[in-house]
Amino acid sequence: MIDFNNLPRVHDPQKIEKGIYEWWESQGYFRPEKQQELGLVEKNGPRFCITLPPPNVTGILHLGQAIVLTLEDLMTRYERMKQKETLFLPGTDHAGIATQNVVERELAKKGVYRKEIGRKRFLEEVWNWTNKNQNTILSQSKSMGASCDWTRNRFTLDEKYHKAVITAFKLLYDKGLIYRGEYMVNWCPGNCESAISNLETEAEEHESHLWYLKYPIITDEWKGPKAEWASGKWAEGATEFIILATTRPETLLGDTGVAIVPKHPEYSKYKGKIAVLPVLGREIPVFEDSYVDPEFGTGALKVTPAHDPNDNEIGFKHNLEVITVIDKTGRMVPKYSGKYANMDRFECRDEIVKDLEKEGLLEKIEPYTHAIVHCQRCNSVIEPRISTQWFMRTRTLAREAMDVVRSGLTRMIPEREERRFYQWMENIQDWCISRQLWWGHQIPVWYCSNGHQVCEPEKPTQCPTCNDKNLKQDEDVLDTWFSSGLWPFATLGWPDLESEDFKRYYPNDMRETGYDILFFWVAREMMLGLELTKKSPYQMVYFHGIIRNEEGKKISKSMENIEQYDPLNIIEKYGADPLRFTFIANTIPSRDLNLGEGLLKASKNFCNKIWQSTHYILGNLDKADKIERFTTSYPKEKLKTGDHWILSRLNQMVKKVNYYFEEYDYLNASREMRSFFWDEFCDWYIEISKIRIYDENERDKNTPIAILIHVLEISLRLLHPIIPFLTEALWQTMPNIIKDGPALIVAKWPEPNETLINNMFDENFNFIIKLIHEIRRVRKEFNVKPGLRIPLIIQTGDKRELVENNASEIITLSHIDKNQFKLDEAEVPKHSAQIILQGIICYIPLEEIIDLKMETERISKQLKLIEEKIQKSEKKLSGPFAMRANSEIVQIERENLDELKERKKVLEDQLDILR
RNA sequence: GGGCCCGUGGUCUAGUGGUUAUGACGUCGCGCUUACACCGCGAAGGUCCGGAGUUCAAUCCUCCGCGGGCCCA
Repeated sequence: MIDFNNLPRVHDPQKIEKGIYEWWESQGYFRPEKQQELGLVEKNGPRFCITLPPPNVTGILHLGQAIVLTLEDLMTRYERMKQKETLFLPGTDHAGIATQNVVERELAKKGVYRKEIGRKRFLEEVWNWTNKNQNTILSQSKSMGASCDWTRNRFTLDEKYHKAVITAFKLLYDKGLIYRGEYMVNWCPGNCESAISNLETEAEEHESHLWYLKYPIITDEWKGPKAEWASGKWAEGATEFIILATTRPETLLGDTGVAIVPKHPEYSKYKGKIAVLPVLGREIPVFEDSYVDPEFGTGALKVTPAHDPNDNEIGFKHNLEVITVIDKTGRMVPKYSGKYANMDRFECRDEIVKDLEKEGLLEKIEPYTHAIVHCQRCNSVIEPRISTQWFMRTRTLAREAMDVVRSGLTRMIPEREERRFYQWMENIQDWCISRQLWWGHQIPVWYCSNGHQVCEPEKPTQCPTCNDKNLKQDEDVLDTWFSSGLWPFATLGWPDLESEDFKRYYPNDMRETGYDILFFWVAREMMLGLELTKKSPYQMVYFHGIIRNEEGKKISKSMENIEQYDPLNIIEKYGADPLRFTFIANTIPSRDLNLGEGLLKASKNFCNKIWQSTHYILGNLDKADKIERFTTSYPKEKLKTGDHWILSRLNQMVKKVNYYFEEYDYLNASREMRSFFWDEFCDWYIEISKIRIYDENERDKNTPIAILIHVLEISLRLLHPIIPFLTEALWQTMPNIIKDGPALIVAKWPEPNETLINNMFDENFNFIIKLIHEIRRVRKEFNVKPGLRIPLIIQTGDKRELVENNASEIITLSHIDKNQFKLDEAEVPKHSAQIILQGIICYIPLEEIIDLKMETERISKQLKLIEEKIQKSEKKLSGPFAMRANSEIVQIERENLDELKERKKVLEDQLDILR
């Protein structure tokens, strides 16, 4: 457990993060029940629920999950601090194909093969493997700081979840939304040997060939082949041919027709004739169909209804026979393939081409590049195949899902994802939900010996139709996305509608995930959620982008230096807080992030800046008589210009951050906090606070210390959702008087105090800042030694009081000799560098250093710039702009011009003095 | 083939129909000033991809083109 009284001197994530996480967890802060217990939330008051997209049990934590955890934990912590009863529910996914593949590969290393050991033993192996690995990723998730309620952790294959899955199946089955049938699906004949969704395939461009084949036509002279195939005489005597181009010659074995373009100049005469298919000599019809592209090949098309989706449609239209010639492992079916029986489809291709050539039936071969569809999992070439599968009717479900988005019941961020969603939903096809795998939810359908089927959650004792007692369960399992599609409610106790969690936390408030799984998951969750619970599963969907490497390349396992992108390694090197800050400060929804070391370093530096500044503040608490808590009733007369300024700026920042959080604009929220904290609080307020704190004659040290600690405490609260570890660590070390509650994680989210926001305060101190800045610049331009205290004379105009009140700030921060700091002198030294700022003029008399010529040049340069601007502005005002533009904008432009002219005059006067 | 996104200092990046275009990293000076060299102070650096149009006004809107990426067929 962490010792908050002995924190390291510099920000050292390794030393604090783990301990703090364990402390939070042991205190129960991640549980909504704890919020009730601490009296932080009302019973049945507002709540916030987000369910973590369950990572696969196969993997280890990767950057994709790291950003998920960061964003969702940020949302959770924010809502928790907003005093909503908050549940961030974690879990893991069994990931059917992926896990089965991984385990198969592992077993193969030991010489053990799935098919040899059988389903039962194989599943035991997968369970062992899963149990061993399941908690790894969850414990890794903890290192990101995710404040999930681990007591509600779920797995998509655990008993309760399984009940939800089969109940969902039965409800949809009974309603007729699920059906079984023989259709063409994407089939992976490789390792998977299963149907897969088209979303699980990838099209890749490949250089291949276009083979031009000649199919002989039966004529009066030629009634068909008389010789054996591959004898060289098969087509002897044939006189008429149709030439057609194909990318897959081996599929000709399954051809059952030849389609030609309507009104084909050469081939229409064959319309209605019979072509003879090479190899087995099957007779197939020639017909016209407008589907045939006249631009492609010869305008004739071989039709293979069993192995091509388009051919399948044409075949259906023309009532063609459907002949499957490639089996589930990608080999040629003996019955239809003659001498090529049992050959692999690609081997068959080579052989068949050779033989076609031998028979004179190969017209030509052209090089051709086209897209070939591969299996995402095992990279095998997908074989479209007809098989018996389970499908879900999606048309009406999709319409309902679109309706809730259209009506705004569920909103997507960024909005453009809604368009992508509609586009996909409008063209949705029935979803093939069965997989020929062993790892997953086995379909709850039983078949009797007489072929009747019955869907029941538990195995029925007999067939309800024929009372047959010999029932066998369907061997297939459900697509993983079918079960994860139930995630927002199955995790909360559904189908038990009376379950406390379901009643309390459904619908969820947020689905946060990568834009790349909009179709895979979000679309399905919405369809299933609406159908099964009659409610959209969440009201908001936030999409993040993909994390890429610094060159913008997608990070993949096969990459070199992959360990560089392992979140655990990044956490070890930089810390979880800096990694989280990097994500938040550099990503906007649905835009990819190129993650480089530079961004991580910058975040780490910011974290250390917070650490160091806190160290300064807490290290000086003993200078105060007593630690006071700053409130609006703090005596105003004790506040100096800078105090007013930082309080005003703080509250403006709080206001903006609140706005950005409500808008889910975390990038701007984090940048706002960073620039306030570093550029205003550290660079200016802390610096001026030192004047009072280190001055032995200063009587009121309590005020600057009260303000320092107030600004720090509010900043830590605001930063907590982004960088939870170090903010909690530092907050714990702050004096109790300024804290409410036992921990930052359950502290109240800051709201802006409007009464402290004041433009005049901003302008006043901004003037001082600008003045100091100008003096520093002049010093640099004239190469004044950094340590040298220099004289300064100010003609204060209407700002005498302001300058007087901030004399020590000006003197200290711009290294002025306080004995030579003079206001409103009648006579000004001629050999001076000059600063003109908002009606005041500063003279820096530096006899030895100031070069008259140099200073003249410097002012002339400024003058020239001003003159250019005046010209531009005058031109603008004399043109149509003045007539047509909005009067307010014209007015601003006029004022701008007046100011420029005034400045010009002052500069000219200065030049006169120098001459 | 259809659709979507992107092109902004050297690099990455925010953003907007109207003052001087955001920030980070990097670069160049100077500096160990009692929180911090994981720092401070100062500076340089941009044809907002090209072209045409709309407009009083375009980096922003429209169209065309070029380049990069993604999705769907």
